[in-house]
Amino acid sequence: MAQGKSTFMLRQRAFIKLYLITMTEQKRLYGFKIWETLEEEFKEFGYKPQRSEIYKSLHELLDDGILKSHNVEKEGTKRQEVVVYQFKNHDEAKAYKKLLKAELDRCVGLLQKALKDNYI
Amino acid sequence: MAQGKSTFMLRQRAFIKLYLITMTEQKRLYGFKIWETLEEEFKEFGYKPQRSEIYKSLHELLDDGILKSHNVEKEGTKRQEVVVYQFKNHDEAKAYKKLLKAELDRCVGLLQKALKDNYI
DNA sequence: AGATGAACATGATGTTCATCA
DNA sequence: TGATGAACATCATGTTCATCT
Repeated sequence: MAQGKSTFMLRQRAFIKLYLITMTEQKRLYGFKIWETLEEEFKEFGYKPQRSEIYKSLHELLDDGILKSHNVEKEGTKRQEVVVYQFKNHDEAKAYKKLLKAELDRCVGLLQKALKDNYI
Repeated sequence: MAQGKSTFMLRQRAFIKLYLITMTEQKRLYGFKIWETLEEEFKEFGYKPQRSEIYKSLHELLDDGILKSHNVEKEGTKRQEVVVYQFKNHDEAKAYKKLLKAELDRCVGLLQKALKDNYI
C-alpha cells in the first residue's frame, strides 16, 4: 500500500473547514468576517490564519458539494455585496465533522505521547 | 511585523528532532534503527515517518551544531559502517527541548479548543 | 477601508534513485 | 538486505496583486 500524503498532523485546511461547517450551523457569516472571528479566537494560541486560507477552504467546501453560496447585500448603509454560505449537503458536512473528530483525537494523542516520551 | 512561516501546527521535522535529541540522551542509535524504532512507536497513531525525514532531521541537528556524528562499525559479523550521534552542544539541545515543550503544549491547546468548539 | 479572489512564490515533505558493505 | 544520502517531485500554504463597493 502506497502511503501517499502525510500521516503526521492534520492539515490547516481541514482544521479551518471544520470551523467553517460549525459556523455555518450557527450563524450566517461571510469570508472576511469569518477570518476576523477566527483570528481573534486563536490569538491566544499564537495562531493567525491567513485570509486566503479561509477563502480557499470555503471554495473547497463548495467544490466538495457541502456548502453553497449566494451573494447578499451587506447590512448597513454602504451597499456592498458579501458572499454568505449555507449547507448544500448537511449529511456530508456531518460526516466530515465526524471524520475530523477522529483526526483531532489522533493528533492530540500523538502530541501527548511526545510530551510523555520526551519530558520526564 | 511580517508573519513569515506557518503559525498553525508544529512541523514534522521539529517533532522528529525532539525525539532524536531524547534518543541521543538515552542510547546510541543510528539513522536506520531510529527510523524502525519510531515507526513502531507511532504505528498505533497511524503515523509513519519517512526514512528520509529522519535523515534530514539528523542532518539539520548537525548543521545546528547540536549533534555531531561519527562512523562506527556495526556490531555483528558483517563489517558495515553506521553513523551514530552524540551531543556537540548539550545546552543547546536542552534549550531546543524546552522550546518544543511550549510548542507541543500550544498545539495540544489549539486542538483541544477545536474539539471543544466543534463538538457539543 | 472592507471584501473577494486569483496568481505567484516558497517551504515542507513525500518519492525515487544511487551507492556501498 | 541493511544503511546512508542526494535528487527530484508535489502539495500545502504564505505573499502579492487585481478588482470592486
